[in-house]
Amino acid sequence: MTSHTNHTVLDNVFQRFLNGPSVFKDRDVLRHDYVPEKLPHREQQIRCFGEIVAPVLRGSRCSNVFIYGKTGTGKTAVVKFVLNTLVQRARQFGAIVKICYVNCRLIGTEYRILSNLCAALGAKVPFTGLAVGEVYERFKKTLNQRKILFIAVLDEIDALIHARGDVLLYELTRINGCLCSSKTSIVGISNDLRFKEFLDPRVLSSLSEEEIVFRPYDAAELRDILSDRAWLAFQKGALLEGSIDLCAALAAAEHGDARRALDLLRVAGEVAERKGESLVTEGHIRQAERRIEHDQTVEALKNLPLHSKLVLCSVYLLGKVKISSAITGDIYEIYRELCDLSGLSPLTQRRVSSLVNELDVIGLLNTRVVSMGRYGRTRKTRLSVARGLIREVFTSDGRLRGLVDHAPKCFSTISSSRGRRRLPL
DNA sequence: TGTCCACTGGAACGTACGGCTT
DNA sequence: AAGCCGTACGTTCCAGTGGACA
Repeated sequence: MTSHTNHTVLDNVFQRFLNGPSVFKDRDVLRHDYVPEKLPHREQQIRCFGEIVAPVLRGSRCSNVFIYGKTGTGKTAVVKFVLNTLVQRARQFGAIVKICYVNCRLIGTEYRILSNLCAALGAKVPFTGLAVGEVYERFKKTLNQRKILFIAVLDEIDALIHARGDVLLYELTRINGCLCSSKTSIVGISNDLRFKEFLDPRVLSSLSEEEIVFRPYDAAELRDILSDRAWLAFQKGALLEGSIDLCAALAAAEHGDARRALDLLRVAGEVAERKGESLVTEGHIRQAERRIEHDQTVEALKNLPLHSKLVLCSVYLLGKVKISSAITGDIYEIYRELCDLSGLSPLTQRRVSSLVNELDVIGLLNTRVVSMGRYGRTRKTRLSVARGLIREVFTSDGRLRGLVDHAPKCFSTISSSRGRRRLPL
């Protein structure tokens, strides 16, 4: 296709978009980062969190708070809403309040979290190169040079434990002892209820001076949330009666996740818009549900590191010969063959075993450790995603295109060995 | 009841890399 | 430029495991 026709196609798309009916008034209202003016069914949590942070207005340090609740239960929205208001009010009272919001899962490491905290105070810290202790010292020094009330919001704080960040938490909960003019408080947010079990008891006691629990929304509550947002997001009459109910019901079935509900509504609107329709129906919601699922999986597959893709491809190939749940040894044999074909040096079996585990965690594989008696202990692995989807994504990847149709030589060994040294799968 | 298999999974360590401090 | 640091990704080693089997 020439560049001229490419432009024509694109111009047609843009023209259709601009001329066609728009179901949206403001689609950004349905995005995750939007903090609404009104948070239905969270009045109690807002009041509770507000009471905890209120001492800041009088220049005192507020208690550390620990907030639990599953994904999409409004934790982050409530925290941002309350703290934004607090900063505004504090200004009127002459108190200097600084807030630093950090998502520990996205930021990832102790070092980067500290450098983010420093950045919030205006202290420059290099992207890498310093010892964590040094960054911590700079953070303390900057706080000591000023007289401010600092609130560090550590969202998805459970990720910090897995990244050995409990040392950082310990330091942060003790920092006020080393400060003379400024004061800090910590707001920890977690959607892992078992998080406390892994925490150092000293950290736990000071981190959870106060606790707030966010229970999941039920379908009726989700309906209210969606109605409010839909009113802002959609044109009048663009949403068929019943669409909101369906979104709410679908999201309520998935542990009352409001984010999921908002996603469904937004994508359904987009589906309708692309079809040039001016009414969002239940059919669009169903399509949105399928599309979200499809897109998430495709995205996950595309972004895998090369060796994880090869491991996944090996499980896919084993499925071809009706071996629905493969054992690690077989996966490794095929994986080695694929490496050979691709001109790569294979990783060790230990490493491949970890990759299989990682693929299980992100939901692309389904594994189960089983003991086959005197035939050893291993892990049975099967695909968690549609084979067609794997094929679709891998054939569009230059390095894997030839591999999805490969017929591994070791299939014969695997099937013959099954009777000899391994139990039937 | 002890043996043995085919691993699992923890821990320690190695290597490469980017980037800061001295 | 050398030395140091954190991070990412990997290897090596090895104790532990659960249940079939002799």
